[in-house]
Amino acid sequence: MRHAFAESLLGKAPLGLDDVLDFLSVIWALDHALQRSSKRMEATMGITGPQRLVIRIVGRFPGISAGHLAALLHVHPSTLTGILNRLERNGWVRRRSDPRDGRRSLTGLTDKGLSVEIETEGVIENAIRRILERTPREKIQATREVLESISVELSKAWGSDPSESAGSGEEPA
Amino acid sequence: MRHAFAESLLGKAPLGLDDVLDFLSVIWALDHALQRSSKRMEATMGITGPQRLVIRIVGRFPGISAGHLAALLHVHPSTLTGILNRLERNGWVRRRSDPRDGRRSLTGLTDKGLSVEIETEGVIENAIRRILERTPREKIQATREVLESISVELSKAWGSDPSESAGSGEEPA
DNA sequence: CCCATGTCAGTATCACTGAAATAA
DNA sequence: CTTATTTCAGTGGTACTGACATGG
Repeated sequence: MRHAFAESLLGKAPLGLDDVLDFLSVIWALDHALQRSSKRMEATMGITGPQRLVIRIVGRFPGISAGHLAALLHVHPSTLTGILNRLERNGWVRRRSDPRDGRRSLTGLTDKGLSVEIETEGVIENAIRRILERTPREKIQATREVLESISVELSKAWGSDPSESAGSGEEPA
Repeated sequence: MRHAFAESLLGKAPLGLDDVLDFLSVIWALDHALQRSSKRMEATMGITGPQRLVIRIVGRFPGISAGHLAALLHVHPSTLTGILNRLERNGWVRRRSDPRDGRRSLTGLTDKGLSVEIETEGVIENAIRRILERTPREKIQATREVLESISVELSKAWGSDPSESAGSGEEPA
């Protein structure tokens, strides 16, 4: 349970790497693994991890607005613009403006995007599924709680989410 | 406990978002929180999360080689080159070539880099510390195991780590 | 006029691939 | 000559800030 990265280098547990740094390296390792998988997905199936998540969410909430999407993903609206541009350019989604509020941009899946919704799972989703299948519920629950705590703690340091908008009562669907 | 992102939008638990997608969103949320913190650190203290992690590791293993560092971080050597270039440009680390093996580049901290080592904790480290302090050991342990499983599972899909090198017996210190 | 929504321009890090330079 | 180590060039995605256009 200790000093994972030092062990991988020296093959033994050395020095007094404190627990914070040790746990931190586990988290960054996960982060790197995610980035790598995302990059690989882009090369093999033409879609990144975040892009696929957006497609899945749009599948659940057809016609969702950009602001709502940004809030769900906890990203800045301008970041979402970039992601949606790439998704639209490659034909996964289609945007139109809200007839009832011209400022809003509503996003829906194209046929190509729908096919992804149904189709075989993405690499990352498969990995998660395998983990969930073989791990006791309590353990997953504990993990979820810790991860959410970390996210909250990280966000608390400076203001809240990057997207402080889209708070209206309008349901996306 | 379920459908975290849908709840945040609608204020109630709707639809049948499957567990995989739900857990996935928790993981991406953590990822985003990390990226955001890293960005913020860059603005306020002139150093990103990964950069700080590199400084901490170099602090533990003075004179570590680039290959070893890349292996510890699970990144491609060329990725590390970029990180080290930025660290060196801003005066955190210094590189010199190994007198015993001219191919190797050894990295050490400058005085400025050492000060970070001692000095107050980075934002991310503080967040982790607070979580570790208030969470039972078993729960942290469970989290660590699950996270490591995910990293392994993600890496298994395609070959192993990006850095398949630096495997020699030479200790970095 | 003021606020909300979304996009655009500009900038930076990270991460890769593939090629090249240098040394063992 | 072959292999190992690292860097470099080029590409692309994510994420921000700050400005802007447009609509309510």
